[in-house]
Amino acid sequence: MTAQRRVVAEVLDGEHVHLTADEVHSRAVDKLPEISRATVYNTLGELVSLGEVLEVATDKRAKRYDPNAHRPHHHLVCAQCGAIRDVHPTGNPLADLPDSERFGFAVSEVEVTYRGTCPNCAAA
Amino acid sequence: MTAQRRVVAEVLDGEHVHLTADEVHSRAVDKLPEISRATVYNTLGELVSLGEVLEVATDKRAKRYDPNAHRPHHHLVCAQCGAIRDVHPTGNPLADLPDSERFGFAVSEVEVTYRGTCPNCAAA
DNA sequence: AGCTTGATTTAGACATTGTCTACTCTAGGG
DNA sequence: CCCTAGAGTAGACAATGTCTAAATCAAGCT
Ligand SMILES: [Mn+2]
Ligand SMILES: [Mn+2]
Ligand SMILES: [Zn+2]
Ligand SMILES: [Zn+2]
Repeated sequence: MTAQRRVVAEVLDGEHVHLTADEVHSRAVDKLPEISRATVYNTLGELVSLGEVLEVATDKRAKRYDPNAHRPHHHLVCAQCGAIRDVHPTGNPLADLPDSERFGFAVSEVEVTYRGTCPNCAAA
Repeated sequence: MTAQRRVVAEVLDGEHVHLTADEVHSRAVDKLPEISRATVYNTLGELVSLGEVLEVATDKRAKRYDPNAHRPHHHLVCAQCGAIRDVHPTGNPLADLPDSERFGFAVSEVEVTYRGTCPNCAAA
């Protein structure tokens, strides 16, 4: 555990955290000015390999890094401002995919992304 | 309707078509060698604005362009080879998101991505 | 403490994907 | 036939991500 890894872990701590690599880097620099972009990317990659952090693709640009890897969940995204909340829908979407719609695939995972407008953006 | 736009439309014709912009460009060049990357991006952007084509983010790299914009559907993706099929699950995932999990958002849309292994990759 | 060694970090080159701008080309109206 | 507006083009630029070579560091050994 080096200072660099500790700082990345600190930046990723919390609820509803879904930062891009550059956002992680920028916040890490605030705490440890000499940390490099490459180290942030390397550390994020290691955390993903270890299963401690998830990559999510809720926007169509940069990957986002999600420390909430141990409680399965889905995402609710504001189409205006990009705010992201973790959500726990009821029901199992896997059960909603009939065999006739599986094309012979062995299906193991589902990602659900809800989109809408957050209260802030609705007020504005 | 110019030759360039016709070629982009031809490339995007068919079922289960989910090409990246560069794949569209590369196939367009086979039919019309002088077509430029910028024109492909411009045309794809226009088709998306018109609602004729959807952008999907099934992989975490490039956006994919989906001409099946008129029949709502979701996607089944092979984690090995990236093959993508259109699927039509039963049930309405919107109904599975209770009010207590909406955080005051006005939710209007859901994307569901199933992941697994396609028959080809399972055989290999 | 000083040395050795392997792992970690760093800077920056490079790659991929996407956007933008200035210029050229072309089709169609006068 | 000209003029013009829209369309297309080449290439610069931007954003995101990957890779490599060199510097640095930490840990064990003497
Ligand atoms: Mn999350
Ligand atoms: Mn599709
Ligand atoms: Zn918002
Ligand atoms: Zn496959």
